[in-house]
Amino acid sequence: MGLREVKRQRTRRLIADKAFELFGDHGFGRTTVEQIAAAAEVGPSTLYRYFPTKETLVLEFVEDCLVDAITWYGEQSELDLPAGLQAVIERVLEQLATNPGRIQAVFELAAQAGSVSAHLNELIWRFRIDLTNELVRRMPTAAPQQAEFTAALSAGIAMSIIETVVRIWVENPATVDLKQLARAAMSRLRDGAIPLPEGTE
Amino acid sequence: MGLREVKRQRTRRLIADKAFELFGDHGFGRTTVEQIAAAAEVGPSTLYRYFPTKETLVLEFVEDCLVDAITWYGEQSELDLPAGLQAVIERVLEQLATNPGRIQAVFELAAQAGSVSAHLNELIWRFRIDLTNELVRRMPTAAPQQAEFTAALSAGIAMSIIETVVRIWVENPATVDLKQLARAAMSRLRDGAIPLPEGTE
DNA sequence: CTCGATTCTGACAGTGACTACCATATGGCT
DNA sequence: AGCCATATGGTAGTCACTGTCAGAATCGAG
Repeated sequence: MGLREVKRQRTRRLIADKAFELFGDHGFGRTTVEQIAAAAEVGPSTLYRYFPTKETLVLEFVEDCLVDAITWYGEQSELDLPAGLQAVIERVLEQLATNPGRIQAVFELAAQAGSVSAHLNELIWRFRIDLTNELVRRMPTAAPQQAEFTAALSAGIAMSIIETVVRIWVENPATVDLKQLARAAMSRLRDGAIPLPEGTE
Repeated sequence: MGLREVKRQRTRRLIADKAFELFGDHGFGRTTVEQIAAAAEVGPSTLYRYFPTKETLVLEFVEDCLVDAITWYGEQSELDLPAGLQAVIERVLEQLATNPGRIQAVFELAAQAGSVSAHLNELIWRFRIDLTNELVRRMPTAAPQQAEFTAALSAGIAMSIIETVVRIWVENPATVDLKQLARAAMSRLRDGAIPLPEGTE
């Protein structure tokens, strides 16, 4: 990695950090991109070259966590479906726990700015698609139509667990442990302690 | 309802219809709000009074469906949780099936415009919160902390079913029946035919 | 029907996110 | 040192969206 790349990373990080600082001080809506660029001592054009939208500034870390988890899962081949699902869930949570402050901040910003929330939900949705595809890849090819359907539901449930656990954790960060919470969710789901739709014909 | 209200409804509908027409012809991104206003023969200010954002033009119908379902569920008191979940799911699908063309168009636009997709996911997320609250309201007050957790998971699963079913239906609208698909999803979930995360401690 | 109050409308001016483009500057390589 | 590729910052422009305001349409009361 040459000097060029080093500088790139430094600038990128500087911009994101300044952004969070300003967003934290004045709110997402009351901070302009120009202000962020000025604080990071770059031109607005440069900022846009690194972060295509204002929301990306906030959400890049979350996206990285999700991408990492999917990539990682794609490389695991010995896990069966249930074990794999548990593993991905925990991988995502581990990645997020890497920087709890950021996550906290992200959810605060999502609560105050609709567009951030919307883009966050979009990210989550894309992760769900990726996970679905990954699951399909691991399913018996006998029933292709069935597979996609089943995989989509499994992925949806996995995503629900992650979201629920994270949101609860965000609300009282000190008192709960992410992974522990997730395991509780999973085992209660398996025990039938979670009400499911009836499904009568 | 006076003449005023009648006119309001007419204008509102006219704007939305023209919007879909233009979006369909030229795409979401290549249609400006001014063009829509002009096509509906109103000033841009008027358009914004009816629809706060460009995305609202596309998503209002979906939002109405979801709001209707939640409101309806809020009025049902005799259903237990599993039956209630099934009922809400089916209510949403019924509402959507009211206007299949619109749904089709909405998903096409969501596929081509990131912001539409983001706002759609945001809508879905808000529905999930409402459903969670409604479920909590119906749960024994003995374990309040547990209740929110359980409800969030149930709501997440219900939402997953709706999303999965609708997306599959959008891809091949002719061949499948929405409600039938949903019932299949539900019963397979209950039968344990859907892989769940392992949940070992 | 008329008048006064209320609400709806369209125009204008302005902000800010984002794009396209270009001249300049900087790091990488021979 | 000198050439090439890339990174940067500035300018000009588009478009979504906001706030304000005067005038028009609607409604309700007398």
